[in-house]
Amino acid sequence: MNFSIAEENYIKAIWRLQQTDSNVSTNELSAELQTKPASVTDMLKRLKEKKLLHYEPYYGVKLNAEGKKLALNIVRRHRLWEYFLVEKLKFEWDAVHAIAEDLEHVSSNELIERLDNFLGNPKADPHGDPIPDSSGRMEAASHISLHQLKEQQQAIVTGVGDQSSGLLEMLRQKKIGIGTKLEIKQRFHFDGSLEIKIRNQPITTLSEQLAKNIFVNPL
Amino acid sequence: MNFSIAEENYIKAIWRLQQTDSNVSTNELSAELQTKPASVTDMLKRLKEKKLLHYEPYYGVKLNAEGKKLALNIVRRHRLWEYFLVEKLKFEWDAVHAIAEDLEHVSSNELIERLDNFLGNPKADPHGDPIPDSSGRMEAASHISLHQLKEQQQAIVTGVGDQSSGLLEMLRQKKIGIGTKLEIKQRFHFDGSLEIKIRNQPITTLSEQLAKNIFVNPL
DNA sequence: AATATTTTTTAGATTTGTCTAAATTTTAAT
DNA sequence: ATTAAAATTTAGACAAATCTAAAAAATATT
Repeated sequence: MNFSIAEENYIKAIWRLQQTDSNVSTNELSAELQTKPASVTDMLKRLKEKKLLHYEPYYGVKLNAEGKKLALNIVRRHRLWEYFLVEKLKFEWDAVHAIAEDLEHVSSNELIERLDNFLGNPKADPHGDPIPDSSGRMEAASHISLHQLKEQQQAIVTGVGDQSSGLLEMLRQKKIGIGTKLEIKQRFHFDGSLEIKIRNQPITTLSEQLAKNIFVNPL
Repeated sequence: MNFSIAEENYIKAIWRLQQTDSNVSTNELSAELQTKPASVTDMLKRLKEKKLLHYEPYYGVKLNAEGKKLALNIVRRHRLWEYFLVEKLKFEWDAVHAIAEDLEHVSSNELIERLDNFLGNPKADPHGDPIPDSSGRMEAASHISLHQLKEQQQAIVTGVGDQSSGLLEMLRQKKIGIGTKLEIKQRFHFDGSLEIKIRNQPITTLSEQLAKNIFVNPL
């Protein structure tokens, strides 16, 4: 089966929202997709027709097995292209999301398998998000945030909360990227901020909000 | 300005047909694009509105400077992606056209400039068709076909007549590709066929039709 | 030059994906 | 348990890109 760009974007958005909330509402979706609730209702009816999801009027939506498979395929395409853009074309990691949004809809399976091999079968994209394999399996991403660590604890950055250019720009300025090793020096309980040390860098302070958007593997 | 996929496909088709026939008719276009003449008329009106071409009802169509610029940009994107698919992803040259038809519509300029650099600024795609630079300039393709050469003459293959899988499959089987050096051994005037020799290959016979679709630089 | 044929355009319909405004249903508040 | 508020759906409209059938214009034929 072949799906339109609009349909793929809905499936991807539902999948993303399902991660935190297994049942997705019309309003959440319309906010995520920058469209009106009425348009969402229309599309959900079409996607139900195409047997990609469970949808009961007024009671939200949930992908079925077929829908999840498609979603993971789109996510796979998106993340492989992001990896390509950063590793091969030398884009900054905060510049690739929009371009990958377009490339992900080129849906030749052979293209994606060859791209995957060309890139050396990467396990995660430049933001640390895991890349599903061709059958939809992927490693679980770390959900431990910097904010949860204790003083003196060391960790390696494995992911970020989202792809907003605001967050990524800030991380670049603070010299924090995927794979960066750091240590918590001090916690301030007043505002939840942290002082951290990265080798060869001066100690720097991170706000609570920022620390919550940096995911790590503790050492 | 940003254009839809359908609009880009019309502009590209008009550009292609203009190469042999400076004024393009509605019927030619509908055949090229596999659509009905009535649909072509509708789209030509829209593209005229957008100031990409000259169009007079009943008298055909012609790209203006703006339209040509866009066409060359699309052709550039298409040919760079074809080069990428063959050189980096190791596709066969007869398999890349359809995928490049999709990729060419991802229209980030920065993406294309970086792709061009990553590929080493190639001058021609895998079929020997020249790749326009970012301002639309490109080398003229050779229009001398094998069929025009005399006996004993040597030449290097620089291009092929089209991207049909039939032609490309045949060339692969005969071990003829871009850059192949060959020599005309004998011409048969009865049916226009040629016998040619490629180093390390047995002598082989090419039909007139095939020979006319192989472009060369004589040595 | 008149007629037949081909090409092209117009008119009106269809599909996809969107919108606004109004109606309906669910949820929250009194 | 009513009523008020919020969320969701329905109804009807619109733009893009296509189609079919009919009308109009250009070209070819006798």
